[in-house]
Amino acid sequence: MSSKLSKDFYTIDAVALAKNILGKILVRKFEDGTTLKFKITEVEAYCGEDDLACHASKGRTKRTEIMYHEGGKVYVYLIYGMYWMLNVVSGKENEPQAVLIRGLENISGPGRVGKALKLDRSFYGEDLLQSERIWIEKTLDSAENLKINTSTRIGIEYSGDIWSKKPWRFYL
DNA sequence: TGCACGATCTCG
DNA sequence: GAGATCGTGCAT
Repeated sequence: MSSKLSKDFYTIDAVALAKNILGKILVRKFEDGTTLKFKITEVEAYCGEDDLACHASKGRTKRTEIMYHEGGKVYVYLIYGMYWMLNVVSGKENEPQAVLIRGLENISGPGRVGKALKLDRSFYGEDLLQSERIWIEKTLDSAENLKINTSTRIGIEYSGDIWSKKPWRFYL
């Protein structure tokens, strides 16, 4: 009875995916068999090399490599030496875009998301379409009664006014 | 080979 | 409002 989201869901551009992914269910299955499900409540879109707030603006490196892949992969990275950020790669191949999962139901703040999901380096490049430990499911009820709020992205002042003021943060 | 810094959180 | 804490990119 899997209702995993299909590949088509992820291969659109990051801003569209960010809005669509709100309200969906993030599923995490731990090694001991415990399964946790969280509704996704807050996301941000990072769009390509031109977006100075996006890590891909540095070009294709070992770190950003995964963003150049087709949508549906996981991009995780360590920030401030202690928090794992969870991102979902979006777009088509060679379109380095990703959606940062900033908040889940009852869990606010991207650092706490990574902690709750027990993320680590091994999740880099994980395939959301095939993984047995992390994936995203459709909601059962009619999804579109959601009120989506928009604002600017967090913590990226360094990228300058043009990019830091893009309304690419979405939350319920 | 070394160094400055960041898509954050918690505590005071 | 500062510190924790370390991988990454970029300058030597």
